[in-house]
Amino acid sequence: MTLRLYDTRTRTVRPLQLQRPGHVGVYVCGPTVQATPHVGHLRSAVVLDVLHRWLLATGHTVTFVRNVTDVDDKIIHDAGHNDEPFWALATRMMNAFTRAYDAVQVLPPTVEPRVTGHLPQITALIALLVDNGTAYESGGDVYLSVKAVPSYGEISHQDPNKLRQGEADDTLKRDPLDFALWKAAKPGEPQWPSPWGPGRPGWHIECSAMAVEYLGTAFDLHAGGLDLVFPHHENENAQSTAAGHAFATTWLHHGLVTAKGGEKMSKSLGNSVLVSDALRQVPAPVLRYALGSAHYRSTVEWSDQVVADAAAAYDRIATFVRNATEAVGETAPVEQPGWEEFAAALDDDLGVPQALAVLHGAVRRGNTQLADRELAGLAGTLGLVRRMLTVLCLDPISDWPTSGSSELTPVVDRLVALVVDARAQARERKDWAQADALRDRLTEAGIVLEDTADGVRWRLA
RNA sequence: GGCCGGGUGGCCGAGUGGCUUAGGCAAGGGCCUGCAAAGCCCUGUACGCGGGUUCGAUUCCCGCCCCGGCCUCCA
Repeated sequence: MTLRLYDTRTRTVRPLQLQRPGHVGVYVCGPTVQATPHVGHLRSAVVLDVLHRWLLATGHTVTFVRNVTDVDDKIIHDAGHNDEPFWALATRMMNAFTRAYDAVQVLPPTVEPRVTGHLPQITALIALLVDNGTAYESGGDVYLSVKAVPSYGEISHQDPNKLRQGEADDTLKRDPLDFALWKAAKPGEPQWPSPWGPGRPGWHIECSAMAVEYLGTAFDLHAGGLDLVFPHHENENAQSTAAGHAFATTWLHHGLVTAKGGEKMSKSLGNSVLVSDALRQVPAPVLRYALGSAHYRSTVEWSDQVVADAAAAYDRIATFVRNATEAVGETAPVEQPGWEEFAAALDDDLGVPQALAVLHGAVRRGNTQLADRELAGLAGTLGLVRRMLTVLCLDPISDWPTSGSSELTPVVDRLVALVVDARAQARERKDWAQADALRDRLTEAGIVLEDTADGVRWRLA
């Protein structure tokens, strides 16, 4: 069984085709580092992280490229507003994105190229397009001639002639469809030298140049949000095609996050929930579960209900892992019967929801084994569950070890034991009022007691 | 206006031409428990509306309604 993915260009789910067997080259359109990340950005990262981890889990080596757009109109504008250099703002925001990714354990990309570090590659690509006649210089700008690319529209399935034209304020274009590869410098703006005079790259050309720099002219997978299909990916493809590059074999797009009104979450709509705020509301693994548990192509609505459901589901899983580990000791993740079903779900266009159904089935089985004291079977189930959780980066033990204060654990353990002993004495003389009062005091302190066949277990609420 | 996606039980969310019709949450019942907690079992019988194709459609086709995305920056 090999991984099959939905390809936007052909609109089909088909086996992932690779340039080199065993190796996957992935290019992801990362953020424009203009503002702090919201949960929509994080959904993108989480969804593609599951893809990344699944490719690794199935034995591939992966070159995972996620670019950073660190110069563009908005960054320049906002920086000017703050009276700071554009690169200071860009760096600050890039760091905020990195912190957000780290918070939910997104694997770092193999390389994280920035536009400002690739001007030579970008200008070289533009020069190639000018030389072969598909692009033209006009007043210090350079534009791609869309009509020179017959395949234009093949990614987004748009008919160029039916596109609603925006404000035709740019008289430098030969055709309204043409788009800028290079923008002549305006006074006071960041600029780099080029054969067409000082300026800076257009938005789309950077990705074409950086993808080729790190993955070659033909590579396996190009991914990004659904909102990038047009014009960004269409234009990227057009430029690269015009340059004679095969470019990406498969184009993958994930769904967006909506805010309360059902509208797409975005900074410009003013309905963003910042990652930093979300993390104050929910634990990081729950945030990861909430953003990653729906199918990657579906829309996720960000609501209290969704968050609460994610918390309940994750807690159920985490509780099982914790209880089972207490019963049979720490068990290494291992693939065993049940794994195939999980793998088949992920191979089918990253069917995370079905995979989670398999996972929950295993958890239920494990809980039964735990109750029946079938410890040998339980150990196996625990290993399987943890193996599945590892792919999703949701394993409470290896991915989300209880944070900090480990040196306090033995101390708390003894203090709790003190109360548990007192409660046990109360229970022995059937003084339920006293027993419950002691338990209530612990509950107030955030400690939950559970009476089991093996004695009393405690945990933090 | 053009292109695209979606409307599934109380909620979220998969999926399928008919079969024991995912999974989670919530609800009700039961088991376990002194009571809880955790867990297990059972129950709920859903597919926007109207046509059509079919022995049979939630699943295919057509029309309609509604929601959302893109056509401007956007994960």
